[in-house]
Amino acid sequence: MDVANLAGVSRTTVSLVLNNVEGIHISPETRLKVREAAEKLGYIPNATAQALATRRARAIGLVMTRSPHHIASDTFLPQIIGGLLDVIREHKLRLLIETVDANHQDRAYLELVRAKHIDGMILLTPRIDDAALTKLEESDVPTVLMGKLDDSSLFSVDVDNRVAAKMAVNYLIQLGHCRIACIANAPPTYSASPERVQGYKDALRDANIEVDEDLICYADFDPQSGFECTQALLDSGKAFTAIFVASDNVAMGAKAALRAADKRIPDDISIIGFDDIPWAQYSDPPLTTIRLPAQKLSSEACLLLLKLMRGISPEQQHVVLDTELVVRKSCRQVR
Amino acid sequence: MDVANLAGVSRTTVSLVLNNVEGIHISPETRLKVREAAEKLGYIPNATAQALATRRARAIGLVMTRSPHHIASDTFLPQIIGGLLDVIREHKLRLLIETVDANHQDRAYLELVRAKHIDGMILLTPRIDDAALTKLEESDVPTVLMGKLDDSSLFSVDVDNRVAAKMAVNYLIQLGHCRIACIANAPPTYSASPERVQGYKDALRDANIEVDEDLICYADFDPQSGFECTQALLDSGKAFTAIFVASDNVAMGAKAALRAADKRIPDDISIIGFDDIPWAQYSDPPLTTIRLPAQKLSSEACLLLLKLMRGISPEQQHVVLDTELVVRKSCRQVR
DNA sequence: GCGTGTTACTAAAGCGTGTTACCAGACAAT
DNA sequence: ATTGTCTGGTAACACGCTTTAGTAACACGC
Repeated sequence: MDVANLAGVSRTTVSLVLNNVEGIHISPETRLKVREAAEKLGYIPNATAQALATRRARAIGLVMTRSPHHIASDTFLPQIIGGLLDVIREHKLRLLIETVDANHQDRAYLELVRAKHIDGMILLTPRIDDAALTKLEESDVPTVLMGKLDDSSLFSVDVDNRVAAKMAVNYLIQLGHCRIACIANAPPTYSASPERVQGYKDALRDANIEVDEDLICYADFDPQSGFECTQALLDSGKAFTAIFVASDNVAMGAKAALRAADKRIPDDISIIGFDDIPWAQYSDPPLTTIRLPAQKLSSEACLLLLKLMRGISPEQQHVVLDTELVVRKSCRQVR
Repeated sequence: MDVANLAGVSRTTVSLVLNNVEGIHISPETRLKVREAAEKLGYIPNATAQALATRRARAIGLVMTRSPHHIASDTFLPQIIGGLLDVIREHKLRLLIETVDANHQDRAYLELVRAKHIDGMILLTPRIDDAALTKLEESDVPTVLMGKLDDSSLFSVDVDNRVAAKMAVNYLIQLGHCRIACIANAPPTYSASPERVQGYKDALRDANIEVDEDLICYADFDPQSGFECTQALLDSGKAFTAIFVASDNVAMGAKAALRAADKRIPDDISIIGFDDIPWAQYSDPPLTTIRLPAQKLSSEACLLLLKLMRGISPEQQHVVLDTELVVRKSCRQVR
C-alpha cells in the first residue's frame, strides 16, 4: 500500500484512519497525513479485498425467478429498481440483479449468499410452489419478499391484494355493475394472483352477486395474454358489463381486445385495472385503477432488509402499504 | 478447505479439478474423488476470494447517469436488463446496477472498476457533455456505450438514429404531410436526441420542405413532458398535420394532449413514434412507430463487452443495428 | 547409468484488505 | 521505584481462493 509509505505510517494506521474506526487513538496530524496521501494518490480501496476481510459484500441482490422474456416485459422493474437505488445509494451498497431458473435446485437461493457476493436479498414475485424457499426460511440469510406468502415465515413487504381488489370491484358494483368478469394478473402459482381473485369474490359475495367461475380467467403478466383472455371471455358468450383486470399491463391488452370487438370503453364495457403504471393515465380512456406504490414498496423492502442485515429484528414481520383507488374515465355508471 | 481433506488431496488439486484447468495432469480417479467430496459437502466456492485471487470480479456493471426518478420511468430498462441477463447467464457472470451522480467527479466511472467489483461496464444513454467519459477513454477499462457519441473512441452499440428518424418522417411525407412537428425524446445533451432531430430535418430538406424551428421541441423522457410539449405546440398556433415524436413513451403523453384538445388521431393529426415499446401496439389507435431492437441492442453490447474483457479487439468499433418502420393506425393519408 | 521427459501432485506465496494482540512511551497514582 | 492507565502506533495473521515453482516417481532412449 503506497498510501502508507507516502504518509510514513503503517498499513494498519491507514486502514484505521480511512475507515474512521471508532474508539481508537490516532493523532489529528497523522490522520491528516494519511488523508492527504490517499487523496494525492487517488487511492480507491479494493472492494473485493474488503469484502473478503470483513466477510461482508456490501451488496444486496434483487432476485427474480422469471425468464428473461418475462423480465423484459415487466412494467414495474424500473420503479422497483429506482426505489432500491434510492436507498442503496445512501448506504453505499451495491445492487446485483440475479435470476434463478424456474426449475432450480433447492439450494439455488442459498448459493447466491453462500458464494458471498451478496449479504441479503429481495425476492420478487415469489411463487407458492417454490420448494427452495423453505430452505431459505431455515437458513439465517437476510431475505425480504416483495409479495407475501401466507405460510412463509420470511419477512415481506406488500400491499393487501385482497382488500385492494375488493375495493376495485366494489367501485364497479357501486356504479351498478353486476355482471363483472375478472382477469387475474398471473397464473395462480404467483401469490398475488389468487389473492386478487379472492378480493374480487369477496366484493361480489358482499353484494350478493353470485360468483360465476366462467367469468374468471388467468393472464400471464403481459398485454398479449390480456388480449387473449378478453377474447376468450367475449367468445364464451357470457354477458358482462365490466371487467376487473388485476394488472394494468394486462389491461392494455384487454382494452385492445375490446376495441377489436367494437366494444366501446366505458360505454359498452367498463374496465378497471390494478397497479397504476405510468401509462394508465395516458391511455384512452384514462384507466381507472388501483394504485400500487411500487417504488415505495421496494424502498421499504430495502430498508427492512438493511435492518435484517444489521441483525436488528424489525418490529413487524409483514409491512403492508396502502393502495388507493384512482378514478379516471374507464368505468361508467349503469342505470 | 474441507473438500481437500475429505478427498485426501491438497487444496491446490481441488482448485485445479473444480476449475477444470486445462493442460494439467490429474488422474481420473482423483478428479472423481474431488468431485464427490465437493458434492457431498455441498461446497460452494467463495466468489469474493476467487475474485481477489484472480483479479477478476466476473461481474459487469450497467451504469446509468440518470436520477432514480428517471430510472423509475425508463420504459426500456426491463428490455435492456433482459437482454443483458440472457448473455450474462450463459457466461456465469453477474450484473450490477450502478448509478453515477449527474454532477459526478471525473473519476466516477473509473472508481467503479478500480474498486474492482466490476470488470467492465455498459454505459446507458451517455451525455455529450460528460467530461468523465474522456477519462474513461484514456483508461483501458472495457466499456461499451449504448448509444453513440460522435467524437468518442469508446466502443458502442446503437441504431442509426438519424437514418431511423428520417425513415419515420419520410413515411409521413409520403402520406402527404408537409407541416410536420417534431418532439425530441430528450434534452439535446443526450446524443440520440439531436441525431433524431437531424434525421427529421434531413427528411424535410430532401422533400424541399422548409424546416420551421418553432415546430421542434424537446421532451424529457417521460409522458408528462410529451404532454406539455404537445400543448405548447398546439398553443403556439402554428399549423401542423402530423407529429414525429422521437420516443413512444413521450408519444403516450402527446396523444393524451391531442385528445385533451379534441384532436382525433389520425383524422386530425397523425402521429408517429420511435422505439416500439410493448404498449405501442396496444394503444388506441395502435401507434405507428420505428422499432428499436432494445433487447438485441443490449445483448449485443454485452457480447461486445465480453470480447473486450477477454482482450479480443472486435472487428468493428461501432455496432449498428437495424431499425424498422412498423405501420399501424396512427397516421393517415392526406389528400 | 545417465540425462531428459512426462505424469501426478503439493507447498507456499500471493491477492489487498481488516483486525487482533502487542508494544513503547508518557503520565499519574500508589 | 513500582504499578497502572492512557495514547499512538505497529507486526503479523486471517479471509478463501489461485497459481507458481517445485518435487517425487516413473518411463524412455542411448
